[in-house]
Amino acid sequence: MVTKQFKGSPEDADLARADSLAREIFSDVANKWALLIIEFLGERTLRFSELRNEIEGISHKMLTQNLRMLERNGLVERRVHPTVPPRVEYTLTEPGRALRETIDGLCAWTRRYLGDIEASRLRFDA
Amino acid sequence: MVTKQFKGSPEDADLARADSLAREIFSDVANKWALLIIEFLGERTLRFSELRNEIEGISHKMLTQNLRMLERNGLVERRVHPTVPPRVEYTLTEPGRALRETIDGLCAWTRRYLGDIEASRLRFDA
DNA sequence: CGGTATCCGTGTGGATACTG
DNA sequence: CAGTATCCACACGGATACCG
Repeated sequence: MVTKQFKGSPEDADLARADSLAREIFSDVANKWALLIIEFLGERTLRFSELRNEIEGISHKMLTQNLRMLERNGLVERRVHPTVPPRVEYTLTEPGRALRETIDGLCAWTRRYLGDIEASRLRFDA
Repeated sequence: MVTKQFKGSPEDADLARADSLAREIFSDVANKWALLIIEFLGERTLRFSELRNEIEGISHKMLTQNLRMLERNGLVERRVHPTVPPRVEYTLTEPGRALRETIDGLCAWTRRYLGDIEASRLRFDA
């Protein structure tokens, strides 16, 4: 487990550090918008406005904010073309593409169990 | 893609419904606490208080709230033993265990790219 | 012990407006 | 077009208290 806890023993200090970092990354990545951005980018390169249009319901603010975060973590690459009007393109990096594969798994899971989940909800709500 | 958008054409109505449901499930599941609960449950059966102790930093409220949500979606099973004091145990269902496998992928990804991400952050913050 | 309800601060995210 | 800043509502989540 990434998120295992390490008690105070000195030799585990760096492991504890790695763990808290892992938690941080986990929190960054395990959020709706970040996952959707990565999923939509896929193998393509998209402009800011294209992402904005494709990801239904995302606000200007959330898009920039999450893109910045993903860039900081090295999951997307941001390329600025110095033209007027400006043109900014986003592409997944290698780590980003690797992450995308696990997200694909999540999407496949959702499709696979869609019916079961809907049924379970109806049962529960009664 | 789960989250593909369907324009108004009538024959796509049910696909659009399935898609909006998929989004909903995606939002439920793509959140820090839900993912951590599922990961910690693993193959084990745990009591409420055990989960509370193992998942560092989760509040009583968040735990119940997320467990209720996961139960509603049929991802965990809740068993109540009518004793005093009460004993409530949680176990992953089959869909829950399937989901856990994709989350394992996410954890593995985090471990794999921990160093790269840390390096990227340092570069970015300068 | 586990669950629910209430209170309440704050962080998140939308809308808007302005810059390069 | 893309990004930043400001304002502000409201939903989220923590603390606390009480019930079965």
